[in-house]
Amino acid sequence: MKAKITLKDIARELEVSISTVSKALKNSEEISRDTKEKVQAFAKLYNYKPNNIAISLKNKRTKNIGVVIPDIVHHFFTTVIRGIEKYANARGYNVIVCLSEESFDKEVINMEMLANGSIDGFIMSLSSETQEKGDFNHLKEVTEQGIPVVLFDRITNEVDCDKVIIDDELGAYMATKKFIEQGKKKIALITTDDYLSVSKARTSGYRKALEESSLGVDESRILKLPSMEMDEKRIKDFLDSQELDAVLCVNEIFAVYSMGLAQRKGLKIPEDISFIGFTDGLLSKYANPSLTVVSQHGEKMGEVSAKMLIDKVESEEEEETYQTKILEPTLVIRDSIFH
Amino acid sequence: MKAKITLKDIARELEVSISTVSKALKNSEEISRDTKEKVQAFAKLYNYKPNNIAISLKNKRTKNIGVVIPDIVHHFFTTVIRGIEKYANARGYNVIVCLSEESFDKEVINMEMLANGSIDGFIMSLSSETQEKGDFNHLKEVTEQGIPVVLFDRITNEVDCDKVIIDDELGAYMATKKFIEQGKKKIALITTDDYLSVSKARTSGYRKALEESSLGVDESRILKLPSMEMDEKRIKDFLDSQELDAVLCVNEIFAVYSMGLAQRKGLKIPEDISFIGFTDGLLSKYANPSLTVVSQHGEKMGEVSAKMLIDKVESEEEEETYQTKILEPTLVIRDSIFH
DNA sequence: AAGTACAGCGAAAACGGTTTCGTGTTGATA
DNA sequence: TATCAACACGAAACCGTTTTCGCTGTACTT
Repeated sequence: MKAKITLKDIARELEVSISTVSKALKNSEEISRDTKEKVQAFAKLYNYKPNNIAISLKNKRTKNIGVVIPDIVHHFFTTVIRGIEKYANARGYNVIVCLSEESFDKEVINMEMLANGSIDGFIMSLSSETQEKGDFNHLKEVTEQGIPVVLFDRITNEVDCDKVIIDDELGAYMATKKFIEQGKKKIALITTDDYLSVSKARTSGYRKALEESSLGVDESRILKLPSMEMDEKRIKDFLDSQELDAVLCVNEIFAVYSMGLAQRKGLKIPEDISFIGFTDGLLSKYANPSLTVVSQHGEKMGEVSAKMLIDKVESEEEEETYQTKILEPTLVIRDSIFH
Repeated sequence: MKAKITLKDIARELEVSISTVSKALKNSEEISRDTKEKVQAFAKLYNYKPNNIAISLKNKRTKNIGVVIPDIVHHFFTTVIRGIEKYANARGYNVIVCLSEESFDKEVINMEMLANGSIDGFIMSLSSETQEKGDFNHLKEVTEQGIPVVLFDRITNEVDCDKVIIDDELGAYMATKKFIEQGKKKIALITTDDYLSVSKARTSGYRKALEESSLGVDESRILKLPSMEMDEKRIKDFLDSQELDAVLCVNEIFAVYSMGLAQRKGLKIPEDISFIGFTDGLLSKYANPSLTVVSQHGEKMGEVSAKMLIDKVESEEEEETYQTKILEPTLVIRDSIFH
């Protein structure tokens, strides 16, 4: 086991000072050609690599980004992480992932763990419990300490920071309008309670499209589940309780599950009933029939978030100006609707 | 913006030395009741939290784990991360995730980035390129430096370290046997080239089950794709080229896609043709029909890996003894086969 | 009165770097 | 010959902790 070599080791071996070694390795003008060559050769030979921790302590920069998300098994968050990771890595940053598992307490604990020097900034999507509680003090504390935060997807307006979202209202509006254009009359919405910022916006887009049409909103056609967790019984009861010819769901799991129920009842998709979901995941692509979705462009969202964060981290000025980027959703047409 | 407070700040305010503050906060016997109370009260008031980086530098322990995996969008890896994250967090560790994207170079670069002090140990699954090349020097270097490594799922025997796998051969054997028991005769396998350790083992289990039966292996019923990437054309051509009554696939995507093709040909599942895949993801659960799979217990695998790694990191002894844990796969029976 | 014990605290080194600010040597210049 | 700039390097501070060791003062012992 050959331990890591340090500047001190090189200095001792070559009988020069630590400062000289440090400068030589950085190709400083101050050091003679001769010495530089000697030091660099030695460093290469022993595979010297500076200790990141020491550099972090000195620079007060860790080159780590903290990502705190509710869940990692949902395809959307996975793609966001991938986007963040790719972009961050290209700029020399590492990504520390923490899962809040939709719990307020875990979100707080995770942030506290990371906020004491481990990271240069946060990229987060709020846990449902946090959005429900409306308590954002942990975020405020962090921003007050000067640690930059970028909120994506599940955001709040009560915290001053950069934000990245897709236009969820528009997405739902587009989807609902598509149904209407295709002659669907009884259009349902399976969503979650309004405390989730995204669900609220999507519900609003759904309403808007219906209100603009001659159809109007029928409240009994809206199912609000308490969370994004699958609740097979409630969805089944809801779909069994009435006749529908189109269903919009706030995620792909609800949609694919609903399609299965419809098929078991002998309904033809999309003729008898059409479906559109949110999130363009594997499930949508490989479902049978494949599911039309409102794509949230998770990877793009991750990239944009990472760019905003790193730009802020590396900017010298302490401008307290925050922006909210709104990405456009797109409808990915597949076999669960006419086309 | 109130910046973080340090020991030095407290010392200055309270007119004591830094050492005294440090000790007082740790409730050292050395410090008088009075002073301790004063210091602790002050620290609490100003919400003092020790700087992780400084502590890392001092202790040569970061409480960070580096996880390097080929991909994050595959359900299996996602669940493993979740298992790692949960367990590691409970023991006070953070998880730094890096994606190799199946590239040897990225794997090397990521490891190098992390190996210079950022982490206490690695949990990894090899990229396909690494397994194909058979070059494991980056792993060897790291272990030689005394950094513990745990390899999971995609492993190699050329590196001395702890390993966690499921019994892939057994999993494929169980699945194939199930087909045979259900009277299937023409059983195909869709897999990848043997350089992927898991595919090799699975192919071997498939062969074993067939050889044990009266059926025997028909090489034309084995499709070896170059990677885990979806190749719709080759799968379609393969399935179109012959008559089959059962298909085992090394992942759920291949299986679900294949089911779709069969259905479009008018075949009934599972009567005319049955399917089993690997990986118990959302896709399997919500596919139509739902897919029977060999579950790899990703979350468990993550937990076990994290436990092995952290135990090693925290153990004092430098015992160079490594173990390989083999988890049992289980067959999750769903509608794509008889039951 | 001298010695001892101990409580309570601070100085300083250490972790591994970076960076500022000298300082001694050399050769050229006036 | 005295002056000076340039060159090449080292000492030391610093980032924020922890920890060892030594010092001071008080109280107690004999």
